[in-house]
Amino acid sequence: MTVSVPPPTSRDVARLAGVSQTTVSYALTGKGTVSAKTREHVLKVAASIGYRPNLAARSMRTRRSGRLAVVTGVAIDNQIRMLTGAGEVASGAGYVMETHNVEGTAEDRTERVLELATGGQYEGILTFVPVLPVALGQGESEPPVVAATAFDDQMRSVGELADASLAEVFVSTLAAAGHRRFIHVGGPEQYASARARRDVYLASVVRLGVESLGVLSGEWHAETGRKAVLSLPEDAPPLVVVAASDVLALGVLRGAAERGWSVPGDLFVTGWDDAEFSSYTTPTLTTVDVDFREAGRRAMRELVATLHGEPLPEAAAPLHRVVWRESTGELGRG
Amino acid sequence: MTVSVPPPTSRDVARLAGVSQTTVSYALTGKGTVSAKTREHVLKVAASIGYRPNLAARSMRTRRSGRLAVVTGVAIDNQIRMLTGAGEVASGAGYVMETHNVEGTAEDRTERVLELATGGQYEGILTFVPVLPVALGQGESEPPVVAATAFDDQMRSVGELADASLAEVFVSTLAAAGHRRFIHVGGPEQYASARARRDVYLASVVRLGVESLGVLSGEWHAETGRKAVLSLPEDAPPLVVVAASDVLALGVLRGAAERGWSVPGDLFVTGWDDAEFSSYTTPTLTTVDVDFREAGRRAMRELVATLHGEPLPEAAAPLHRVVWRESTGELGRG
DNA sequence: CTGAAAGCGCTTACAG
DNA sequence: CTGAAAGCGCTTACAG
Repeated sequence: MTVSVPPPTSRDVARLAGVSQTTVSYALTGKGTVSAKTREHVLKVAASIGYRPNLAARSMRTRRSGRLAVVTGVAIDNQIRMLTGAGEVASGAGYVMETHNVEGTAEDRTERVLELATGGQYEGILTFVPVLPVALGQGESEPPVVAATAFDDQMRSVGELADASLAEVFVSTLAAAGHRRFIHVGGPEQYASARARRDVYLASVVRLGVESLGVLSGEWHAETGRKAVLSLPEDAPPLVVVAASDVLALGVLRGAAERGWSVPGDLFVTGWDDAEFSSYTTPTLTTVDVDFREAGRRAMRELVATLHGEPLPEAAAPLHRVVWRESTGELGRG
Repeated sequence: MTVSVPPPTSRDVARLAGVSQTTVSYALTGKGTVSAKTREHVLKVAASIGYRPNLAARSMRTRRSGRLAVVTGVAIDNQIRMLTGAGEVASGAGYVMETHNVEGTAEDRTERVLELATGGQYEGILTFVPVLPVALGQGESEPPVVAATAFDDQMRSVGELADASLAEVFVSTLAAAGHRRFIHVGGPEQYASARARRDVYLASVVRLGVESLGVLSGEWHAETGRKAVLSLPEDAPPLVVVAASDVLALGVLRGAAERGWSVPGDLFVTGWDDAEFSSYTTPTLTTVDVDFREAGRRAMRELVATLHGEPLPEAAAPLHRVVWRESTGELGRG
């Protein structure tokens, strides 16, 4: 083991430069008044010993750290996209954003957020995961904690991100094109997004008076979609399969291939998410693009607005958009 | 705007409890000696006003924060997997891990790492992106900065993760099964991983004396694979396509479908990465599984070992593994 | 068992 | 233009 030497402090710089700590601080921060000559000398000495200010000490004194924390859960693709958007806004506003991944119960997460809020190192906190009300400043807390709850206890999408109204567009457009038989392949019951897509599907088939073979649900895994198709009766086609995700839809395509059913033709398939692979499968997948990145931007804008004492920005464009591709045939395209 | 009230300090607790700040500290940290009665009283008062210690102040005094920083680039899937592995090891060792995403030049990144290292809030720093040597403690620095450079300037895999030796297994196994004509669909030249896979491919076809139609490279996008297939002469099949990634291979499958070529049969395809979709395309994709998560674990183990003054752990199992699937036909399976 | 005092590394009125 | 001193919120020898 080598001996570890403590990093130099502003006091060290002062001693070596033959000036006071005050002067060092003034020279370095550009505040106060220092003669050009003194400042230059101090800067040179500081550089020569590799001095760098201890940010924790500085922020303890100034109560400004320029750092914001984002709390989220296990890193999955959707959350990454939100983080990217949040990061854009944070650095645009001059802040450094740090990410904390938390796990455990609501109590664990709340504890962690409180720790961050009172730890004295962040100017604001944005949480993507739900926490108990005690962690949410009632507007008077310092620093502010903004909850942009995009994911629930189990990191499942909730809120606007779980909006499923576009499922109705799939059903009504395809019904208008003459399709008469539908089925839904859904995600796990516990997911707000899975329930919402299923509910909108069910309401739509009833409203439009088309036949529904029902709902087949399972894990968010391609195997669920594949198994669903394999379980269909031989005379099921022609059939529209409204899947709750692109991964599920991918499994549906696979199941269709295994049964020798053509898509489009025997089956017509829709997904959800606009995954990277969805524009290159054969056939390409009709889906819904969900703008998680924009959702992240909006959340961070809210935190920054709170910090600046500005009014909260209004949400603008919708986060969802239908993308028509080959898996639903020509109808609805263009 | 509501008035923001500063959070209570240990001094506030002391005043309210009618004891000294010292006693508050002892009661809260469990250090020192306090009578059970006093401690209970202090704890009650602290809880009643919602007191929480300022962690920045504490760590400034104790020089222990229990926090580790990981520096990485734009969050992409591979890095997420490494972060997951690193996080497992960090919390297993009792640390809180925070993530910093940095962008910009080597100088920018180095600056950021130095800031983190000297900022006084982390006990150790692990960087997945390359930084200038000045940021890497020469063993005597405090806190330690460990470089587990998994990605280069442009967030491209390097080092062990860019190992491509298994590309040889694809070529030799398929050659042994009677295949005589090959082609490589590669990623961008600037990527160490793309160059490595291409080089191993080229060396393998020469060594085995099979025909190679050459190398077609482009962006890491499915379109590159699709275009490559569309550009082939009509009499190219039967042909083995060794693609440098699953996304590229997906494009190859798409291109084959557009030309009416069967896979396997006319084309035999291999990918790289074992993407989520690769086991559900038609045909499923033969590929290489790369264990980014384990790479993250190893990197964090190195940092923790450094902190504890323990010898660095030896790397064990290889990070790469071939997965044979339908796209290469029956040969090589099982 | 308890408390007064010093100090972690900074910044910032306030004097000179 | 420069410096001595106080203080941000904690912890920890050291006395009592």
